[in-house]
Amino acid sequence: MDFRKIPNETIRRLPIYLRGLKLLCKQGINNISSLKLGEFVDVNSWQVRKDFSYFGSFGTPGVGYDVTKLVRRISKILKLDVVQKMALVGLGNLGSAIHAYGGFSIYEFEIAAIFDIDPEKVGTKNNNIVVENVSRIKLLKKRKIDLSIVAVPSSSAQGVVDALVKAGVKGILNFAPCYLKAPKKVKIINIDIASDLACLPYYISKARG
Amino acid sequence: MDFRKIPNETIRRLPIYLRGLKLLCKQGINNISSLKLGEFVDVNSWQVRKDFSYFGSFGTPGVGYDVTKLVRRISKILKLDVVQKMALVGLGNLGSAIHAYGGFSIYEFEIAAIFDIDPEKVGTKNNNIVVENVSRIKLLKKRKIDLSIVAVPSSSAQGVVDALVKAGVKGILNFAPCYLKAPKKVKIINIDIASDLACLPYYISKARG
DNA sequence: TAATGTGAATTATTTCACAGCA
DNA sequence: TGCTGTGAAATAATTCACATTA
Repeated sequence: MDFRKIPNETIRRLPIYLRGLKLLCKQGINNISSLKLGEFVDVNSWQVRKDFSYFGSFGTPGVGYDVTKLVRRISKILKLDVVQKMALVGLGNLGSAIHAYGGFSIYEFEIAAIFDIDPEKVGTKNNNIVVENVSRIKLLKKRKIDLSIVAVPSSSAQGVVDALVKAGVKGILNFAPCYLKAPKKVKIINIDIASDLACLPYYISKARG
Repeated sequence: MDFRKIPNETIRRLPIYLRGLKLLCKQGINNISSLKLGEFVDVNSWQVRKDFSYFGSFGTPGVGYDVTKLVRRISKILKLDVVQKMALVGLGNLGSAIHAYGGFSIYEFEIAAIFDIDPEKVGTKNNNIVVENVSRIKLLKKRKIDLSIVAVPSSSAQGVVDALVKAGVKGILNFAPCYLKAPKKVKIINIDIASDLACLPYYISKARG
């Protein structure tokens, strides 16, 4: 066990391991070595072992890791051992795609509320969830939802974040391509699709020349 | 000027600077200091200067940076000074959202081809682009398109990537939450929405306790 | 004077190599 | 014997501090 600060990069890899392990579990694989798991998710075996070592001893020397046990331990570390309710703000193209996206369920996330500003959308049902006006974001505290996905245009993103912060939201996954101010206690993770894409031509020109 | 290897993180920040600078340009701001630019995009001023220094001298001591000049230089570094044509594979929820997303245009990207496997979609027009069957991916080489966005389910992602690689595609932005094999010369950037989200509960529990 | 550009110091992360255990 | 767990070494990235320049 290692009580030094846990690297951010290690945290970022834990969900990758978790997904891989859940898949292996479904395939009926009960035991796996760091080498095999690493191959499965494209991480070096020593990186896998080092990552796990920050949280204690997970495996058995000479044998490997018990897949089910590992799933449980990583889920616990990431607080994904209980269903995490989220609010989705913005039901445009991207918001709708996110709502329809099935990839969140393996981590026990559940979209429990949807907000939009468009009166045409407010009141309609989507996957059994009634779309609410953004003015109702302030009620999130009472509903014990402290995670939110922001899928609104850049121009309205800061306003939405301010409302979410006021409503006691502690974690935000932001898709708007802009910097958002929030108190330090609120964790914002930005997904900036266009900027990620914008790196590609640089790398492929390197490969060519 | 510094001929050491340019950090990956520097490359990842260049599109952020570029977007900020283009916005400032529109606001009629012609000159900016590393401090102000940094505040605008949430990067430290010394980080801004260090990032630029890898590519030479961009500014004027005591004065700052010429915004237009900087836009041109960063665009050139990232190879975004010419329109980059892309193919989009997968016109499901996410693919449609990506197609409708306006955020790519500031970087001069253009979706020039769309592929799907669904016969209902093939042949329909989307934003003036006719959806083609995935079997036609192999023709991309002739059409000089060497960038692609993959927005298909994990189960078909590797097959699509294999086809793209065969067609001479050099860069891929992948949304499928899985590891994809490809030759080293092909650059794959993965956007793993669910895994990014899966880190949030860990961080917010830290903030609480 | 006000800001850039950059070596040097610090911090973070990855990689290695191997002791130790089942 | 085979694989884990982990200090130590190597590498990468960030931060600092300041000489330099318009």
